[in-house]
Amino acid sequence: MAVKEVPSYRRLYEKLRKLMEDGTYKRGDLLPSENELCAAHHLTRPTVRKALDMLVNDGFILRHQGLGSIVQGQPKGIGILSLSGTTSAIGQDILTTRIIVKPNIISWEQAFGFEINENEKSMGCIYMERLRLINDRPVFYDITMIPNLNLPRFTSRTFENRSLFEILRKHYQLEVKGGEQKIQAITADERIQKHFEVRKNHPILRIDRKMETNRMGFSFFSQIYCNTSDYSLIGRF
Amino acid sequence: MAVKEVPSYRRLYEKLRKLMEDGTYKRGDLLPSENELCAAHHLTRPTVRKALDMLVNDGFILRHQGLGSIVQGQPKGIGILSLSGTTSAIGQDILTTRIIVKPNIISWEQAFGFEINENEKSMGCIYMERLRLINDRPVFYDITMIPNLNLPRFTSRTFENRSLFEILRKHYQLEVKGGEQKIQAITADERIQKHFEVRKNHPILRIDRKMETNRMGFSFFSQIYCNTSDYSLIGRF
DNA sequence: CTACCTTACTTGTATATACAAGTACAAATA
DNA sequence: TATTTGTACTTGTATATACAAGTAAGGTAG
Repeated sequence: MAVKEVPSYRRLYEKLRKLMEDGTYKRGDLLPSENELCAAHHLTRPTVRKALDMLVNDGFILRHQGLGSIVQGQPKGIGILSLSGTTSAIGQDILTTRIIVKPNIISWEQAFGFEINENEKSMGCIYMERLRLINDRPVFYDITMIPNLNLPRFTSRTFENRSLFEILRKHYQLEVKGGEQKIQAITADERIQKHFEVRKNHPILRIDRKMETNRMGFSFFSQIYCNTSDYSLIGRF
Repeated sequence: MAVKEVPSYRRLYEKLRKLMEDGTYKRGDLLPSENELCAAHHLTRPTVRKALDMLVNDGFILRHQGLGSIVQGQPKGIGILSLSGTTSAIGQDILTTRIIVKPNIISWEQAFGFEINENEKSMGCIYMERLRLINDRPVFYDITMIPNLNLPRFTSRTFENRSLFEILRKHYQLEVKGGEQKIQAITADERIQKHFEVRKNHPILRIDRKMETNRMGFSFFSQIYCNTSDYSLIGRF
């Protein structure tokens, strides 16, 4: 299979993003001006601006006419939900993943309230459950359902340390571009009580998500339960 | 004060957006092609593409090379949170607002965990509490805190039926461009129990938000409590 | 009838260019 | 000294153009 060439505006986006994530550019810093970026990367202004526009959309920078591109702190998360501790900041904390139900193929029963089409229904569904822990305390419990359309060897892959998004992107050229979500506060039922080791009536955040990808008509679904008593979900909008 | 001219890509964006919102273009329809839009509005492709890019970012359309721009259903909400009933769809339902604490000027005590700078602190804070009801049942309870920087006559305005965002935009040229948020599931304390008429231990969604505006360095803060037992928060990401 | 190819149309990427408008700072002015 | 002006630099808007690449549909050869 031919490797799709990465467009140059995307390369610049990734480059600048990495520099901000690794702390080379800190919050409040100014990025090099558009003209400087043009010269440094042998690109023209529209191309550079496209990369910067993407960084604005993702919340990495703010731009001001006459001033420049101002580096922001936390970016807005696409897909991956960021966490912030009520006391400590995450980062030093140890994040682990425990597979509750290994990926296996079942038939579609539901998709958390989202519609699925006939094609997806006939192909079956890859089902998995994971528990994510911070410092050995469970914080996320999620159920993921993926239509079984041409994803060879998927069920035998390991999902321990690598993110699902990364595997889909690297091995199947599937990128999550956005989606739909429903958010609710609920009280823990028996199953959730067991997973999170909490008492009855403990408040839990529940998010149902439909993830849309770059492959036309290919979506997958996930239901996330989150114990927010020690960590809040944070993000930009 | 001179009225700022609206750029043409934004005019086109608003126009297309309106056509989708009022149902002229329905879910699954194709928008006119870029070249057709160019001809119809006397613009060039880069300008038209900018408007379409914005519609993609807001979740109104998906685009596919070789095919066209496909109209989507619900858009993603900036600032205003959309609701979806578990049984009925919202729309026929009656939405009302009840002012619990009228806008008044107090001193800053907190900003829901977000930082405020010295300038904002010295100017005082406009404080208000509102309750929003659907079919006479309370669903949202929110506290808003706005730095009192040059907002003449703000405390005497009415917030009954008009949205805060609309008033800020129309009268003070303040547009919310994005922000930061923290989401948690909590159980109702006494005050919330009273407002929502729910029992002890009822799960409530709590969102703390910092809203950033087009005026540099001007942000305001809001804390939203939401009873999600009948309505989920929905949105695109 | 089926499989392949061509063609016309679509969006994607990229360059080159021009002027408008906002910001910061230094120089000139009152 | 305090204020205004000018200037250089920044991002914002817009046009014109070219070619690449994906999609759908119709024609053609087998």
